[in-house]
Amino acid sequence: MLAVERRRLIAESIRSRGVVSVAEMAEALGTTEITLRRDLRAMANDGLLVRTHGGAVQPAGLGHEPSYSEKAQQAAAEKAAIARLAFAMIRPGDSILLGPGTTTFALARLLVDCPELTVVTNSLLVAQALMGAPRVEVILTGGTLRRSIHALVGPAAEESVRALRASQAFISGNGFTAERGLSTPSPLVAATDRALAAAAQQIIVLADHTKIGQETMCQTVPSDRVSTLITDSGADHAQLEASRAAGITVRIAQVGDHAEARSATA
Amino acid sequence: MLAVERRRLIAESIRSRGVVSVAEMAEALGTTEITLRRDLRAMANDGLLVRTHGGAVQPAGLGHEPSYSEKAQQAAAEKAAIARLAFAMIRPGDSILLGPGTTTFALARLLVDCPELTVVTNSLLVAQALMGAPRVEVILTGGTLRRSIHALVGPAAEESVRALRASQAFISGNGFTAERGLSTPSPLVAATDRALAAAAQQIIVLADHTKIGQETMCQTVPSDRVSTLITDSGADHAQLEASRAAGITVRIAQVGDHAEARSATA
DNA sequence: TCGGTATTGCTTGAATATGATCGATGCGGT
DNA sequence: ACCGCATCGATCATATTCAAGCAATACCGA
Repeated sequence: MLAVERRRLIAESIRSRGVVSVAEMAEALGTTEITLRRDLRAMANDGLLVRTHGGAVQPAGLGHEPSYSEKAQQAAAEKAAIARLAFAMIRPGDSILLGPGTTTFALARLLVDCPELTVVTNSLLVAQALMGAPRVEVILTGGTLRRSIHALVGPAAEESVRALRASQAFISGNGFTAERGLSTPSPLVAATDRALAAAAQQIIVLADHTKIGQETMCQTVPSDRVSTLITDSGADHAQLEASRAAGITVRIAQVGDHAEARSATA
Repeated sequence: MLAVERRRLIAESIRSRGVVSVAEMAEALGTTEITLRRDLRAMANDGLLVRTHGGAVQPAGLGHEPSYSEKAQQAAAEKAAIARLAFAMIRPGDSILLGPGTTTFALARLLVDCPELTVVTNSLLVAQALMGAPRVEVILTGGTLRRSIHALVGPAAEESVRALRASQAFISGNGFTAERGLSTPSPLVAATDRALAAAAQQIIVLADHTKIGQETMCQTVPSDRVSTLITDSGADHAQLEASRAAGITVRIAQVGDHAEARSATA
């Protein structure tokens, strides 16, 4: 049994069933678990699968579409920690803007007990999260439904925020660098994000470490408009330093205090 | 059984049924309740579900409010039948308006397989239902979230439909009489319904028999603007005759024929 | 044949997951 | 309001899994 042969069978098995178990696979291939583990480690290194305890699963994005709820799992603990820091910046009586994204969604979930608050958003998920917050006034922008991010975009969305002013806008995106600021892959989404940003005095960017240093196609908010960047401790230090040098307040969320969050998604 | 496998099954179960029970799930997965509880706690931490005593439920954002869905079960079969009749009036390529309400929601669910359609709505439930309809373009009005009906109301909502024109508007309400037309208890909701009605050439009222003959505070659409009334066979005949006399096309939905009516709305 | 390299298997100590028990807390019924 | 019951959380004990280091074997070229 050659190594390549073994790995081909592993790949095949994982593609057809989604998961493989170390013990099961070792039995099937007539080899030991040690070898299997080594194979899995190598393949995980190549991005062909992701290790879990006792086996491995298909990497998100290969088998089936990375559904929104699955994507929400990535770095969930970090996002929750970031949301908690953002939450601390909000005062009762404020009017705030919330953009689309899983991190702003996490923030919205923290707002349910907040008294006297007005939230403007183009994210259906945020609106849903605040459905159970009777003391929070929720205003949705209009617009065309963009399914991939559960949000409203397009000219109608931009028009509907034009008449609004808010103290703070909490915005996320797909990438953030000190040079180019916040960016996102879609021009439509970017235009809407820009409109949200234009309606706020302060812009707070929520971006977990996986986004720091990434650049995507469309700039939404330039660095000099960003007031505060909230990220987590895994972020690239050079980028954070450069951001600070550009006059951005950088805040680092610590995951620690909420214990077992990681286990599910690591 | 790998941990990831288990959690995927839990997520799947909660997505399909809305709730899971600890004991039941432990039995089904062949594991103990302790482990299930740990899984649920971790998943709740990631926002994939919300813990309750004895189990867990879908997080706000994927399912629907229990209170609302309870109400939706009243006369569910009739509403589904009404929705089917309304569905038959829609042609591919149309642009239609859908107001809030459980009946229009039932109609929205029928539209998921409809090709080439543009739907304008102020109902979050309708938007949610059409999330899985990639060929339907969904435009939400803006506005303030009104939790009791899961819809957007207020001046912003009215403003955002002012620039739009649609061939048909499907509108529901709390009461309908031949004399006063459609009515609803809330002035805010009424104003928004009026705005929707004003943007359509044809107005189709969807009202199950419990609403026929009822009058509530605010008139939304006068009888002479109503083109078609779709109701079910339990409706008061005198009212229907008077409506016909007023020039309204009255259509009666028959419950029996479609076996799957119930399952669609459950 | 010999030496070198790669692959494989085993062992050990640590990390993780799972299961069991017990006291505490919540819920529902009367 | 009370009590009984199910559920929950915490702690400990056990089993599984993991990673790293070491030894053995197979393979390969000189």
